[in-house]
Amino acid sequence: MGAEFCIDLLLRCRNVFHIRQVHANALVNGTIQDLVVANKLLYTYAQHKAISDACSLFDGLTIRDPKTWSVMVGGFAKVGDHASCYATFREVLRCGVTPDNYTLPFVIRACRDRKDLQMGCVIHDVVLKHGLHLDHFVSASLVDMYAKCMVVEDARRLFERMFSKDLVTWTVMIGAYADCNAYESLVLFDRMREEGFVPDKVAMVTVVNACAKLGAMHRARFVNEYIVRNGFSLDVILGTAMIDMYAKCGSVESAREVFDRMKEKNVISWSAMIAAYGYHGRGKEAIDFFHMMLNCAILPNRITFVSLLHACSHAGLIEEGLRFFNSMWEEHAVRPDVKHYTCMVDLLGRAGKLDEALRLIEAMTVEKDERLWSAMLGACRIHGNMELAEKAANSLLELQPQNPGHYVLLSNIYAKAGKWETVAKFRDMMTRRKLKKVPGWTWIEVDNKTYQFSVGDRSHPQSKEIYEMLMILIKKLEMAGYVPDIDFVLQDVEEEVKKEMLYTHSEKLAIAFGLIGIPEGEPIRISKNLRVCGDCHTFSKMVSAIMRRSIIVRDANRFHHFSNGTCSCGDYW
DNA sequence: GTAGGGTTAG
Repeated sequence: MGAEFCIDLLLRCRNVFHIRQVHANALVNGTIQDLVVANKLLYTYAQHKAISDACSLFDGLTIRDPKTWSVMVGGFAKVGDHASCYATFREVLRCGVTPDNYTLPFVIRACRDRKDLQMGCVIHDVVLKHGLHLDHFVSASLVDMYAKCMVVEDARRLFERMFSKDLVTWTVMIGAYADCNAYESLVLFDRMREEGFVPDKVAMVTVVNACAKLGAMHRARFVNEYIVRNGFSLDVILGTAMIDMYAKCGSVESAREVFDRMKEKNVISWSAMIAAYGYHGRGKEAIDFFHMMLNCAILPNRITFVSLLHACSHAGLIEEGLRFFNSMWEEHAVRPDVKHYTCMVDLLGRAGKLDEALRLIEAMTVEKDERLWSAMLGACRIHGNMELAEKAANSLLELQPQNPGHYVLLSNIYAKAGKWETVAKFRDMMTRRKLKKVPGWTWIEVDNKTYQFSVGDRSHPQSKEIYEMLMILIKKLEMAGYVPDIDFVLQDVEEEVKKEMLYTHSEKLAIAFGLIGIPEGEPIRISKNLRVCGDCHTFSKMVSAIMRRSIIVRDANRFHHFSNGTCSCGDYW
């Protein structure tokens, strides 16, 4: 068997068994001595994720060239064995082999998958040292790595410096902004098309995802039209992304339409739809959907259960939630992890069953994280249980002493209880630890335009009218006998605390924006960024009562529909 | 032989 014939056979291998046969023949007739053959064998093993076969072949090789090394580095990255990927790359450097433009993207991909920015920067130095930053694939991988490590501006700088951008790099950059800022990803999508790039399906999925993250319904409809007009078929990934987009933009009906149109559906599509009902407080429908899914012989996974439990929690379906939680391991072989416990703490906590929630936390054997304690703290806040709030808060600060958000939340809880000395203590602690809360920001869609703003913002051309309207609104609220919590809090606090508390005004601003240009009968739609400090719920309820307008608030992926002072989403606060 | 896509907990 000659080398050429051997390579031809490898090209036609359909499984690991076939590759092993070719490998055995190559050993018998000595073709394995040909490095081209050995490399091709290694590569084929790696393609089939047969990394242990690749390893034993690699270990037995007496000669290796740069390609041999790159295939191994890539093979480890492909199967997610990042430690071996790093180790092999270090070996490359140690042996004095010059890393090439094939090897580097693999190592950079490993850094990306581990979100290992530190290692990513080290590799970037290696890239520069060897002058490989001009290589298209290397630089595209670096952009992606920086983006996924959440240092988007670094990714952007690199992206802007690239000589030739292609569809892939544009897509990476659009996706990068989808995770952090907001409208920039859609701006980039427009710019990409202006520069003559025709988006493919992967690019469209990325844009759909960006609309979902932004909750931008106007853009969502546009993107949907674009997809239809350009004849993109609704495969399982694009379809699922669109379900999620419509759900997060506030229309569970449109999400369901997409779901019904999809020919192929898998556990991810079903879970996305269950989550969609959950955000919207439609717990019963989420449960019905879960049963439909089981009837279609689709096996639920961890995420399905997170979505389902969240749906129960959000709709106050306590019995059902407990039943699903208890059945997940016994009936569906899905072991509860910290996320499922967090849902349960939220479910029990909101219902006032704080002791039960605490017992659950104490009994759990999986590692506790800050979001679990945040759920507990949130429940304590609703029910005014200071004793348990302190316990939750201490665990929270122990886990994340550097997170300014926790200090702010805590001082707000103490402020509400009138414990000003403790408020001051936490403020001092923040100052001493040099922690500063990043101001929150909010956005809103009015008449198909999007406005983004933060506290004290005067960038809007109608800013003067908005502030006037805001004052009228506050006066109306006062006259109607409503005193927003924040104003009560502001009475006796120090200047610095007052400043922090004023973040909540962004919510008032959102409402003021909403009052301009929305036709009668149309709901006022507010998307609220997760990081905005404060609670928009009380305020929205009051405004909807006074203005006799319905309001939809999106708050951390939950939707709250208010009408005449009542929150109809089923959530109870 | 190298790069980009979907679901989840406060």
